Amino acid sequence: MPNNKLTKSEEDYIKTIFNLSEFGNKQVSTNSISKVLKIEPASVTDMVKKLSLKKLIYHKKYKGSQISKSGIKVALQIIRKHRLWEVFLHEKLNFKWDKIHNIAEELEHVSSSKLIDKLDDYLKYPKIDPHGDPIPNKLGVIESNIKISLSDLKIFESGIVSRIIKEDDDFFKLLKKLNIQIGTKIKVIEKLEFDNSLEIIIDNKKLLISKKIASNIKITKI
Amino acid sequence: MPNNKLTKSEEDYIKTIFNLSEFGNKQVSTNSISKVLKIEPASVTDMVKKLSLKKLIYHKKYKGSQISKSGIKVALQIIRKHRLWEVFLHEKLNFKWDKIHNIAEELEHVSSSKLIDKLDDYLKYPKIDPHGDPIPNKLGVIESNIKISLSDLKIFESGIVSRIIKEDDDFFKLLKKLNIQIGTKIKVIEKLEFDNSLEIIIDNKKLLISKKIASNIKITKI
DNA sequence: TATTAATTTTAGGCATACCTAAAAATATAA
DNA sequence: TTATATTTTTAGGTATGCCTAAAATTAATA
Repeated sequence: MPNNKLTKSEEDYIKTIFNLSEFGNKQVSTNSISKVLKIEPASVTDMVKKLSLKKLIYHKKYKGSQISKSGIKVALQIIRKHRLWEVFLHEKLNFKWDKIHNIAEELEHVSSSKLIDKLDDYLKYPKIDPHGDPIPNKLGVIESNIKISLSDLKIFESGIVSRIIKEDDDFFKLLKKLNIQIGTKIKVIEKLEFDNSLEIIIDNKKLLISKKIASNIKITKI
Repeated sequence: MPNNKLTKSEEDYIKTIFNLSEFGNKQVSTNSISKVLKIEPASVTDMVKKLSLKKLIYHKKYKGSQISKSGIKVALQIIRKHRLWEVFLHEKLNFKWDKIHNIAEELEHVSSSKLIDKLDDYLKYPKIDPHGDPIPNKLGVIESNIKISLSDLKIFESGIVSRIIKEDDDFFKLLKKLNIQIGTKIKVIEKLEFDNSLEIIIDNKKLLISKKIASNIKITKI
């Protein structure tokens, strides 16, 4: 159990390792952390050792890192903060949904847990953030909901966009151009053998999107 | 004009130097900064040199520091953030007024100025924070004749009596006996825990007045 | 399987922002 | 006005969190 307050850097690493680990199940490579955080692998090794000493992750030389129980607990609290602030920015301050991520990156490191609980109450305990991501509650519990990747949808099936996986400004812009956002209804009408692209219908208009784009969009089947 | 984003530490120093300088007029000693920030004088000297290079303050060896025009500008923006967050914490999240300061100390360092302008709008452009301190606007301008209740004045702050709320002969008589009238200068030197009475100074004479009396007197902070 | 490529770690450095101890400058008091 | 006290600065050191370059290990390929 982590007694000491973590630094902003440590929190960023824990969040990243958690996100890459698929709920703590996968080993995470030093290189993958390096790429996400845009920090050189050598520096990642340093930090990974430090987090290992604090028992937030397990790390074996050359074998990657695995997040621990207490690491997951920490990560979920950071994610909770991030997503609650996103709700606040979007709903109360009227920020567009594609502008909130970077500001929330800063706000998530404000330490007071009393603050975040009061914010949660003020926002009436939202279950998902403006990107459709679920918000862990005070205890770190995430309410499960059935979402699948758009790329896993079969031909002639439809769904509602419920979550954008890749949190990246460029990707957000691309989606905006394609008129895809949380809540958008999408129907798949063709899956191309050649490169696994999907032909989809949005607002009665046909368009083609790559497998990569589709796999970064989670939908709720309808 | 400061191009580069300042660190949290730099911001803390600038804010402190501004607060100690009485609106930029006074030289600020290294020791006084040291005491406020609880950082050793030697370390203060280091930082003061750095801020001097950035033209946020003027510093002459052994002679103290004076905040510059651009330093004042920076300080006012930090103070604006701090006080707007205090309003938010108090009014929206229902924090007690004595719990908000420490949280606002963290929030004031969140960089986005777009965020603070939207927050300002959301809070309907408040003029004072929950402690009665004036909030600089977007341009750093503090509205000078903000009237607050004498009971909201903080210890060691001063004001000029500008309005008597209770229009009642007995109350007027009482004020006359206390030598309080429109234009009287009052300084608060103590706030009693026990019954919220105020010890004040008028014409170099100390006297004690009840919370009820104080809350019926509006003053202009000086 | 041997060689090459990629990943990861070690080693040594750097900037920030702090520290202590001692020297320098200034202020105070006898 | 000299001695003492206080303030401020300099000099050298530390932890954090990053860096580059090179070495160690693991993975891929010929």
